[in-house]
Amino acid sequence: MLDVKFVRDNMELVRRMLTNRQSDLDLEPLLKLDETRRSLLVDVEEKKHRRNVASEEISRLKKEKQDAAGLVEEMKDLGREIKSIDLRLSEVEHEFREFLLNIPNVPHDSVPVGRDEKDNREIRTWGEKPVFDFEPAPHWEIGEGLGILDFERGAKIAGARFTLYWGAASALERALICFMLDVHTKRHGYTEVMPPFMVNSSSMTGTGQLPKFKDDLFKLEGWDYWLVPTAEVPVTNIHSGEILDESMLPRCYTAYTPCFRSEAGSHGKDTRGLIRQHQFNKVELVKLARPEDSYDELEKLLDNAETILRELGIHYRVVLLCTGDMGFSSAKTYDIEVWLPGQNTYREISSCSNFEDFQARRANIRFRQKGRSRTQLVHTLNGSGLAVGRTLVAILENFQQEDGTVVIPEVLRPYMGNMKVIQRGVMS
RNA sequence: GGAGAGAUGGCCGAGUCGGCUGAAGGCGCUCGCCUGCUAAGCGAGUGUAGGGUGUAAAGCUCUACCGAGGGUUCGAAUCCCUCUCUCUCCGCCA
Repeated sequence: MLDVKFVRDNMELVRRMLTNRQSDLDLEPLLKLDETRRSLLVDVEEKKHRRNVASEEISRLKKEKQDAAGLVEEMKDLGREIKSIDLRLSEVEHEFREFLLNIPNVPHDSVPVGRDEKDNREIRTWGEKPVFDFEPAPHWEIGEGLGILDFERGAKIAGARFTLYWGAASALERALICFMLDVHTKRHGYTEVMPPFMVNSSSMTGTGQLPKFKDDLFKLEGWDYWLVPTAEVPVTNIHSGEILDESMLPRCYTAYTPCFRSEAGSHGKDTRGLIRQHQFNKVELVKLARPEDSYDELEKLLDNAETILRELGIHYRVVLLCTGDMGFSSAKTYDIEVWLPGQNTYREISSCSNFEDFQARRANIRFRQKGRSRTQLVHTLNGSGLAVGRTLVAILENFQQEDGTVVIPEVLRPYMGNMKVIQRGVMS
C-alpha cells in the first residue's frame, strides 16, 4: 500500500508508474475519496469537540445543582448528527482503503522499464550448460523411469498438478530442505522458524495477496483460513502491528513450508512434470530491514539464494525483472533461473524482492530509531532459497546419465545416507 | 465438546454509585543533578494513529484508541450485547 500523501504529492510519478506496469488504473476516484474523507473528518471532529466541551459543562452544572436540560437536549441532536456523519465516514474510509490496497508498488529507479519478460535484463550467469553425449530427457521421464515420481497416482489421490514421490525422490526432497536450511542458518546467519501453514485474511492482506489475488489462493470453507501460497505470508507477518527496536534490525528469517497455489489462469501451462503444482515445498528467506539498508540486504539475500545452486553445481542465470513483469507488491525483483537441459530452457527457481515499505504499511510493521520520536516503517524483503521441487527437477535433469540413473550432488550425500546415484526404485 | 476465569500503556498493576483518567502507583527507559567507582538517592520527561495550522522540521491545536465490533447515555475503561484470544478443570485426540 502506498502512502496517500505520497500519491497526492506525486501524481505524475504514480501515473507514469502505472503505465510502466501496464496498468490502466484511474487515480481520480482516489483523490475524490480522499477529499471527501478529509472534509467529513474535519466536520465530525469539530462536532465531537463541541460535544466534549458541552459534556464537561453538563457535569459542572449538575454538580452545582443547576439545570442542564436545555444543553442535554441540544447534545442529543448533535449526537445524532455525529452518528450519521460517522457512518458516512466509515463507508468512505472503507472504499478509500480498498482503492489504495489495489494500487501496485512504485518500482525502484534501477528497474528497467519494459512490457513483459522479453524486456527483463540478464545480470549474470554462473557455471555452464552441461554437455551430454546423449539426448537429455525431461525430469518426468527420468522420474518415471526410475520409479520415483508417480504422476498418475498423485492425480488419482488428489487431482491434476499433484504428484506422489517414492523412495529416493522423497528422500532427495527432504535432503534438499535440510541442506538449504542448514546453509542459511549456519552460514548466512538466518533464524529458522516454522510458521502456521494456514493464515487469516489479515495476514494475506498484509503481504499483498489480498484483496487483489484472491483467485490464486486456496481458502478453507467455513473458516477465515487460507493455505499459504508462500512462507512469505506467515513469516513477514510475524511482526505485524509491532514496533521494533532499531537494534533488532535487520531480522533475517528462513522457513521451510509447503506452498499451495490454485494456478488459476494457467490452465494448459506446464501440465507435465513438477514445474507447476498445486502443492510444492519451498525454503524461504525473509528480511525486515532499515530503509537505508534494504537494497544492500536485497543483494545479500540474492547471493544467499544463489549459493544453494552454486553448492549443487548447477548452471543458472540472474535476471532483473522489468516494470511490466514485476509482482504487484515489489519495488525490485531479481529472478534466479536454473538451466533445465531436459527441456532446453531456463526456469525460475527463486524470486528475490524488496518491497520497501509497501507491505510494512499494510501489515503495520514499524521500528523506532534512537533519538527520533517518530516511528518509521521497516522495509520487507524476501526470496526463495530455493523452490525445492524445482531444485529436484534441476538435479534430475542436470545430473542424469545415459542409463537413466541420476548422480546425487556431493553436498547432499550426507543427507541421504551417502547415496551416490539414484538407481531404479521399487514403485509398485 | 462441557464448566469456569480473564483481556488496561514497554512490563506489573489500580480504576469507587458511568463525568476533569490517555489513564493512579510501581518497575523499566531517557535526560539532568549528586557521589572516589558501582550501588543507592534527587529532579524532569517518557504511548500510538489520524486531522487542522505551518514551505518543512519543531511547535500549537483537535479527534480517536483501556482485546475487536455494536448498543444505551449529554457523557463509558467503567453498564448491555456479539465476537476473538488467553488461562484452569473435565472429556476426546496426534
